[in-house]
Amino acid sequence: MSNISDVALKANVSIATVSRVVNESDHKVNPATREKVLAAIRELDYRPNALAKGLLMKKTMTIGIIIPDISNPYYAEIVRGIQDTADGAGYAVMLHNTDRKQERIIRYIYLLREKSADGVIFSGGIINEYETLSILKELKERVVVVGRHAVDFPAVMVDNMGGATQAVQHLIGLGRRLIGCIAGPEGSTTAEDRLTGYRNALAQNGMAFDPRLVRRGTWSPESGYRLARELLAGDPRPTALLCANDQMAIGAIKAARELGLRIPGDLSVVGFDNVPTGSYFDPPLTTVEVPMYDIGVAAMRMLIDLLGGGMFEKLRLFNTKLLVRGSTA
Amino acid sequence: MSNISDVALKANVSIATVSRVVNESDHKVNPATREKVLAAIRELDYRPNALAKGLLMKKTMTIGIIIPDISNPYYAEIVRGIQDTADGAGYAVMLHNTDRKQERIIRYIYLLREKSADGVIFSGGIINEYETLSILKELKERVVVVGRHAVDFPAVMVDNMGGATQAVQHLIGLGRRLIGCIAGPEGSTTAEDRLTGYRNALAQNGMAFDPRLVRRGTWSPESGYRLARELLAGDPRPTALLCANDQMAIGAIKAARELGLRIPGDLSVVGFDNVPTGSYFDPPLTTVEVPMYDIGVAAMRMLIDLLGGGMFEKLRLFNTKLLVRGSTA
DNA sequence: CTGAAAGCGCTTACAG
DNA sequence: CTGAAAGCGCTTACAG
Repeated sequence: MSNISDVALKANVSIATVSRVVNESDHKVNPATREKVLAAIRELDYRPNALAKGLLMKKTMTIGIIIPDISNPYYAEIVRGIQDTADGAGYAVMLHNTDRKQERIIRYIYLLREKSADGVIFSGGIINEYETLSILKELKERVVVVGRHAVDFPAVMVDNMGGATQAVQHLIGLGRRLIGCIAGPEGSTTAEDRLTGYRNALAQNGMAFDPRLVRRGTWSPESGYRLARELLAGDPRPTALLCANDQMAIGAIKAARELGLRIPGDLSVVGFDNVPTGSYFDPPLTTVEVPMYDIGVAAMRMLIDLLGGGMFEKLRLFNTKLLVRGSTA
Repeated sequence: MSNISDVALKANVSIATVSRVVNESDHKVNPATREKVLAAIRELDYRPNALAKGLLMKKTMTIGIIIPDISNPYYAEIVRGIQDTADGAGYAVMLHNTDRKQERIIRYIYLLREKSADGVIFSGGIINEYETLSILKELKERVVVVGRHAVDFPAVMVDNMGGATQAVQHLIGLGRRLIGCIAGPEGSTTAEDRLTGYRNALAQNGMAFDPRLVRRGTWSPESGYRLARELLAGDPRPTALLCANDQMAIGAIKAARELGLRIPGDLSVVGFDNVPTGSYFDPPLTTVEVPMYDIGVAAMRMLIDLLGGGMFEKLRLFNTKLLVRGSTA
């Protein structure tokens, strides 16, 4: 791998001149000289070393993403949106999975700082411990969060409450009265907001909130399956279910099927997110669409604006949309 | 952000000494001096700059992954395996999606070289053009490929042929005679191998290969749906279907359902890969399990060994396993 | 238009 | 045990 000195030597110029033609600098370079340099670059297949450049310029054109788990389709979709946008703007992306472990969140933030990432997008998991907060603060002006967090960073958020309310309204409109909820885990603001939306819809319709109809899962299909079995074996037995994400809804439907319940007749089920395979289920899953890809795009755009130092949105709120399909009636 | 000189100043030592304590070097450092340095590091919250270190040491502890699309659960699972292993060994990961575009493959390889990635794992997509090959060669001794490629790199492969043969044997054992195939796209070695396995099984059982029973999809559920409709409207109409991946199988099942066909009675369907949600379908999807996560782990281990300069496996072959569930009978 | 030189933040062979 | 100095590969203000 040749470096800038090799090129300078071969073209019989200084490294300053090579740098100027490589970077298409404003500084004038004689066309003939430029040609010599270009020829040398081609011959040597020279590429500038990004580490050296980054060290000097304090800009690496690299950003970090911190998420719970890339094998979760929800985050995979967001990441794809981020990456396409990053790529279009010349940024490369480092990816880190935390499994929502505080210790790993902290470790990755430090790592990203060591590697001089220009910025960080943080999604999923909770920023609550003092250390996490204080580290993140050092990256101030370089962080965008996705979701509702108790920190003062530019954020891309989703109207989870509104979406959940709308979903329950839909169920009520269908004549369902015993509406259960498989909520997300304690501590997740997304889970809390969706649960609040569920409660609000009940309240708006003068229906009592019954804790016996509510369980908290872990977002996984397994948890949806297990909790639906509990709920459907309980008294009162719900005739409709709002699940806080599609994965749990898929698990719940399996549980209902095993108990001989027909979907949507005996049990109507609504999911949340609209993961790609939802429409391929039997019956196709009614769900609250969250535009994951667009959220990723928006987060990256926000970060780019932020790093650019100019104006930037401090908050971008995405609305959700109820997609009525076969699993409710 | 403080640097090594700040620490040296505060601790009243040279930067050489700071470097020695930071790196826990073998070079002796007086315990009292060490304490002073450690205290200064703590006070300043000093972290070494990885760019400077990488530039000097020619080792960045960063690797690159090049895949078609992270929102495809198949690759998401592989990536998770790679990342967990990389993380355990202190490597960070840069991720790039190519959508199988040759131009992007080339671009990312160059980019990874510029950023001085220590190594690259390449999966999905095709390395065939001259330019791609010649660039990759520069990274020789630093690349591991996943899948069968016409290049001489250490590789992690899957017994796709064997898996497909086994799946078709299963179908034949069930008494099915008109076995169709929704294969993967032209040019993908994975697609070719799975198709070959299908043909082999037919041949072994003295059954003729009938091109009217075969279509080529794009791996997407949509393509599976569309091609299944074609196949099921054709003559002869297949009574069983081998789909080259689960996504297409899911699409095919939807098509069959819409045509009023019962699964598995009227049409038995086998997928490939065993993506996480397959067992939640109705009926649960019979499929050929590919251990994606373990493949990622193996690829990263191989790369670590390769970079370590010692011995390393040149080829690791993973066997597949038929998972018989409800979609075949 | 061109180049010598300083400096980004590190590590390590060398001298003491 | 400690430190001065060279050097990794770049960019850019400065002088000419």
